[in-house]
Amino acid sequence: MAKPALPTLLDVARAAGVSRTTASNAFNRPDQLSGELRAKVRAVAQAMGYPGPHPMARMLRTGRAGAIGVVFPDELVHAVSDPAASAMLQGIAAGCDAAEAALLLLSAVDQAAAQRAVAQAAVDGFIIHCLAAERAVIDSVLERGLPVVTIDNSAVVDAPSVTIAERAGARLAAEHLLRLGHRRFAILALETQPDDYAGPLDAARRRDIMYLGTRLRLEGYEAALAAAGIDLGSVPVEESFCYRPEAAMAATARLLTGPDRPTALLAMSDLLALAAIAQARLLGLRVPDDLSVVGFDDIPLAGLQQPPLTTIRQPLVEKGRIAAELLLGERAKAQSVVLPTELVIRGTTAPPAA
Amino acid sequence: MAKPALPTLLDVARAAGVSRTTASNAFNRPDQLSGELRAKVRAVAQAMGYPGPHPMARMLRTGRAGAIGVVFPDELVHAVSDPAASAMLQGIAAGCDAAEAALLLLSAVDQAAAQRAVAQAAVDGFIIHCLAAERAVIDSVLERGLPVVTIDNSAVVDAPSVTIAERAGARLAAEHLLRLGHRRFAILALETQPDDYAGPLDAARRRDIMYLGTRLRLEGYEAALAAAGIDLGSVPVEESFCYRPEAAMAATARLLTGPDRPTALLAMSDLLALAAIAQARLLGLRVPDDLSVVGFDDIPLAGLQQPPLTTIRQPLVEKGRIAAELLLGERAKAQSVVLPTELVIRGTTAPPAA
DNA sequence: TCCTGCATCTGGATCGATACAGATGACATG
DNA sequence: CATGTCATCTGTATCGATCCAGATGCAGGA
Repeated sequence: MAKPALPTLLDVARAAGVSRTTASNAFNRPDQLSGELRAKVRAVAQAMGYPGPHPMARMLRTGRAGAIGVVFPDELVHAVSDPAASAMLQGIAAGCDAAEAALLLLSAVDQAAAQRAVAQAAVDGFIIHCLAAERAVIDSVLERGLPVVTIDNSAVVDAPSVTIAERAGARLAAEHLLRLGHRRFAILALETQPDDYAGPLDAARRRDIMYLGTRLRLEGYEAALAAAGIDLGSVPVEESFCYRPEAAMAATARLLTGPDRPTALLAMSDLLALAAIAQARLLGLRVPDDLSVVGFDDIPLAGLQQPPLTTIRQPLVEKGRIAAELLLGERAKAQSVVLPTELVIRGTTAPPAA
Repeated sequence: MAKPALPTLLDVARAAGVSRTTASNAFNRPDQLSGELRAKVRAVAQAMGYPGPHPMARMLRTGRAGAIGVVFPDELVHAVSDPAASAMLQGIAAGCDAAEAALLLLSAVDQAAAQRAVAQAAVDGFIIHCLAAERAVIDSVLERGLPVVTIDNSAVVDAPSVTIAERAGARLAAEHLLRLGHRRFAILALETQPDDYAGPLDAARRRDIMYLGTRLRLEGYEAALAAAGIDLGSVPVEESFCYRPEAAMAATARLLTGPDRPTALLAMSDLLALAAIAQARLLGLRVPDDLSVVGFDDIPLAGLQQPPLTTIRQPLVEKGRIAAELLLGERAKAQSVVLPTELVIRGTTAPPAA
């Protein structure tokens, strides 16, 4: 059963007794031929099993791919399982839908493979999400010479970017806890480098934080604490990742079992916060009575927890949508868009126990 | 600042003083030319800002797109935010990585747009996930004449499929609760039709359940209950969707507030189960003391809940990976693969209160 | 009658690459 | 010295469509 070669537009044209151009117009420009002829051509095409104009041929000729590529730092695995990343992806998808573009997902976990994938992608532009360390992949993207928009990563490439008020958001979180009267803090940080390290954030690691979001949130927390006269030396910082809850739980355990247990925990993401709360419970601590926790992101799950999570909201979906619109030219070009963050007070924060 | 036309392979060849073919080989077939010449050509290309072989032209010539399309029923929004769907997507991504293929996401929510997108997609094959109602989209996919694999939906198209032992899994869930001594049950069902209905599953809706998974899980539950002598007339069934927790919570409220409150709840997905547990708590019920709950899927979140969720595990990631492998021919062709389901007993089930 | 405008249809050039068969020269072999 | 082999490089045909300029026929106006 050899697969019979699919008919082409030329075959259709011949069978219908018209020119190639007319057959093409029957599919793409109804106004260029009479309704009757159009109907006839399409009927002939249908009867022959013509699958419609060949996408690759059309792309080559028109120069438009009708798709955009989204490059993620981690494995796609995490891209889709992290609610914050997936909310952003939703936004990108929404922006694409509006422009009738498809979405090509590319992961940068294996840099060599990613570079090949980027070079081969049939797209009209790229969105780069949160890459910093994967310089080679970024360069591959730039080499394509296509439009690029970055998300959460304004510094890396000279291209329009969409970011959020990271530092201001982090400040809000810390200030909220300070207002409640807390004085003993701990910080549960996101990754600083792509090396799968989990543990205390020492001076060396603190010096080169590759992920901008991590750096800015930390700065925001510490600025607020310092302004309130808290000795930063007394604030332990543990680094872990949000896609491995066990790591975050272990980090939380380290933060909560020393002497002078903190009464307030600043978590750089909601997933970290949730893992931390789970760990706190295991240690017999009540949230928020014994420990207040503030997350970051406001993922959909955050409000459904028991108790619901106090957190810093960032417009995740919006972020993706705006990036797509910037890329697809549906929005006036701006060199960069900064979206606001906002404190959402729910049930995981309270004044410290007396 | 008119965009300068990007150089082509021909330009590179001329600049390097070689033929087009040799220039092409410098990029694709290192063994076809001397190392020196290859280095020289690539250096010239680099210097000219040549972005590498044009993907669309290459695709047209080679007939390979290096990507597969995944068609989802709902908005991409749900595809990526539903942990079960995203785990499956992970699997697909893993299978693609292995074959160096990219992933094109297509949503079928607007059927006309989806048909256009399918017709235009530069892919080597399609994975259809869980489509049933969107017949027009399925037909568009089939018209492309490309390889197709379906997931969770063996009946719809004559193509290789990957499914799980839905009915057997559902039986396990019900039998587990029966063994614990429960006699008063309620069922929280997934959607039966793509009409956004939430409410009791009446006879009419029960008659045409379009989503196969929903149908089979219901059959499994009821078969086990009937076999244990439970009067199915006494088992209320509420339909809702997993991507809208409020709906599932409202449905749970209806199930739990009548007379003869059930002591055991069979939820067709983990997200439904989590929403149900949240609602039960709001009603002042303790889980598992006052109400036992069994989910379905075993999403990563399930084990991290407090208490951790008893559920039916299905190999979500595996499912996606196998589908990708079937499609990409990395696995011997089989007409269909059925994956096992398994009961995972955690903390949300217990004997009914005396 | 001739010209103009409009709707409809056609032919050739083109997008940018790869496949394939064949040319070239160096070198070893009988 | 003729021949065969090998590595290296070239030229042409081709993938399947769209673009663009022009051909055709017909109706209406001067």
